[in-house]
Amino acid sequence: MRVLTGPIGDARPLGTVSSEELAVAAGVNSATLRKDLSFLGSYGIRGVGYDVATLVERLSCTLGLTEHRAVALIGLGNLGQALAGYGGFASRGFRIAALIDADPRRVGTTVRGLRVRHIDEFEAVVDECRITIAVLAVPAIAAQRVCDRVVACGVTSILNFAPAVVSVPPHVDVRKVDLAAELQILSFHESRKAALAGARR
Amino acid sequence: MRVLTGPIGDARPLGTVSSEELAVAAGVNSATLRKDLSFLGSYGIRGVGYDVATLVERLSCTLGLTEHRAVALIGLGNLGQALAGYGGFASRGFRIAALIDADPRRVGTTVRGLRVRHIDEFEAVVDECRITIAVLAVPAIAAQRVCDRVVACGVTSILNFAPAVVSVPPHVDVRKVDLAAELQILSFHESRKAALAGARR
DNA sequence: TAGATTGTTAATCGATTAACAATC
DNA sequence: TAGATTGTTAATCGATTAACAATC
Repeated sequence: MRVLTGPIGDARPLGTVSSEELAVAAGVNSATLRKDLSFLGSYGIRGVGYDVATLVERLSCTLGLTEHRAVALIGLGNLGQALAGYGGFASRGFRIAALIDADPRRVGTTVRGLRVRHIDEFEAVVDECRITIAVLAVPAIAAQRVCDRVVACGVTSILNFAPAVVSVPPHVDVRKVDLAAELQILSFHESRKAALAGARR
Repeated sequence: MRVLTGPIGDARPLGTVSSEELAVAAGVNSATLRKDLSFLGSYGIRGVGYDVATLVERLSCTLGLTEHRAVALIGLGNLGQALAGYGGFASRGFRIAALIDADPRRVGTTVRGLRVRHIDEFEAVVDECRITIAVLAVPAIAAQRVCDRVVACGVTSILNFAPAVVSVPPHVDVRKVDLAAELQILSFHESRKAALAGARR
């Protein structure tokens, strides 16, 4: 029995691993896991399991982890600074290639080795750095305006951290990250715990 | 026809609204919406729609928005500072009641009107401020250690922003927010766009 | 009343999983 | 070969939605 520590993506090449082992580690059913892996093609070996190296290679490819996408981070307030330093990006194939802000006091400063550039230069930055994804960490009030400029520069994937809903043309993908939503889910469970405790009393 | 702007929760009391209108605004099927609302009980009026004021009241109650939960924010680096200033919390019934850090240089400073207190005081803070939820915005390396202390102080709901998986006893709820996960989903769509463009060429 | 809209049933759809033939 | 494990089928489960009786 091999022991997997940490997320599946971190698994070291230890030979092979069975769907059952992966399923236990991931907390899912082994049939589901096999079905999901079969999406990549038949890379498992019956009676043996999956070759870890092959699996990592195939998964990385399919998930686009081998491409190292260039991301532009727009807005360098506290949230932007936090995202610039967030550990989870590089390991998943994202490279923060450009930092953008509208505040002249921030433009020209250096954050984590990158010079902050003005939003007016964004079109040039997109070309230069081959930006495919923009991350919005701007104030809610500025979100739509900045989003429009981003779309105008041909970027078609946007991750929106601003607490505002933005509208975009149909060919553009926007994902909104709502930092309060998770808290709300927790709170809902907490209410139920309280109700349960009340019922027992 | 009434026009709803922004998320449903922000709807101003304009009299009544139909399930169809709400469904269009929320981008879901009207039958689904009616079924979900019926979970609250029968508060709609046949042939008329839903009274907006009643609906807001019932929803707020059920989602725990009327309770104004006291949240402790632990870790005041960039991410912590960003969360402290995040607009989405208050409107959803969360009050950041305490700020906690381990760095003596941060302890005692004031952030958004709250004095930052040392993690060693956490047990007292929980009692004093009636904390029910802890938000972890600490470095990955410290996450498990801090989490253990939080659990030891009797907090049973934790929102983890640290890029690390923490383990807790079964009676504790942890939700992990992975800021890179959303980016990865976008990236996956982006890969498919590129593949599609390639196929057309 | 006639028109509109809810609340709910029954049908549909998709996702999950147990089971097992294929095969290493 | 015998044991193990995959890949996939068929069954199950749950969620979504169309349809409509109830009723304002």
